[in-house]
Amino acid sequence: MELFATRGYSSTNVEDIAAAAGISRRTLFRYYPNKAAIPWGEFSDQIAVMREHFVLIDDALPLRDALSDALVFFNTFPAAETRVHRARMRLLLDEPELQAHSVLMYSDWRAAIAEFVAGRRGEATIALIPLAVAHAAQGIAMSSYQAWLSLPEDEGSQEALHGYLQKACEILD
Amino acid sequence: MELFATRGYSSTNVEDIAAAAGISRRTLFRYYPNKAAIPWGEFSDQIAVMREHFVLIDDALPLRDALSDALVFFNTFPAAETRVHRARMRLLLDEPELQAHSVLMYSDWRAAIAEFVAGRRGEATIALIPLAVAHAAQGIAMSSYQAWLSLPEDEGSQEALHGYLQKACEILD
DNA sequence: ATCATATTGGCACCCAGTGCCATTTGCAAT
DNA sequence: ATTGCAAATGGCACTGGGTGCCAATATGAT
Repeated sequence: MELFATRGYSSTNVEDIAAAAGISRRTLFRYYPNKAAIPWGEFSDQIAVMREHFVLIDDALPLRDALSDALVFFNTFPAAETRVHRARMRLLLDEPELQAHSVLMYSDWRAAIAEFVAGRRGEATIALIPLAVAHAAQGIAMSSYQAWLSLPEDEGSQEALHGYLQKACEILD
Repeated sequence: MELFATRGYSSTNVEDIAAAAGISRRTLFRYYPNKAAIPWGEFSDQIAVMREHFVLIDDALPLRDALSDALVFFNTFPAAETRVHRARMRLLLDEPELQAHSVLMYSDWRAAIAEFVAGRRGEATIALIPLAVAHAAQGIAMSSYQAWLSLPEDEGSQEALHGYLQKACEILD
């Protein structure tokens, strides 16, 4: 992340990253499937946490509110990490190659959402509406982050992000 | 598209594509910014058509219905092209690298949607809700295609696709 | 026919990603 | 401590996408 922050993503090559990490290029590619996966970090591990959260949600809570809660929950982090988080997300949203990979990175995340929606509606996970809602949820997250990142650094609190997420969820029926 | 259909996307290299097109590798990259752009073809040209369509939409039509109409309109094509269109879309949705690039390819398309939504709401194009709706619209399109492509070939009529698009639009408020 | 201009192609290069294999490391069990 | 084995690592060579540079070729107006 330091290298990306100073030199930019595209002009930092994997060899330099490996050197900075004290490992060989070959070994780096055993831990990360590709360069784009590096700034995403432990993202995929977080998905299991979101799945656990879904189990606890009250069945009486309307779908839209349940999703709003899940999005807020998933995007909650220690306040001290706000700056780092913003830097990472800015990188992920600004760099075209990383933006492109987001759809793959969010794949399992969307599957978790689709599963929840499908459960609520008594449909298959790969049915039209669960898939569409999952995609929309990703869109809600991405546009909320875009709005959040355009805020000046000192106004970009976690609460502000949560506000955007809840607001954007209102586009759902 | 023939090469991709027979050998698959990833195991077709650009050199072979250039040779099949009767041009050099170097020249091919002057017409397409990258390999992924090749199967997308003239997609970006179609966006202007959608923009023109938005101008004609009745202001009294609720936003959701207007978007539904626009999606159906945008995904209308000569019936004779159905098979080819399905083959192309299957490629675009199945191949991870192409899936990843879809978010970049759809970028201008989403901008057109966001513009329309922003106009309706009297907001900026880059405001939260227009962006979120644009993202959601892309999700609606992609999941509709996924459902449509899982239909057996002889049931994959254009009307079926339109039905999915309209149905998926119901997730919007 | 001539000349300016745009298009093309060849070449060399950078970089991401991978298969293969030798080397090193970590960790038992004795 | 030593041996032995499996896992992790690193080096190397190779494939393939993408680009800068420059020479060669085509195009089209006069």
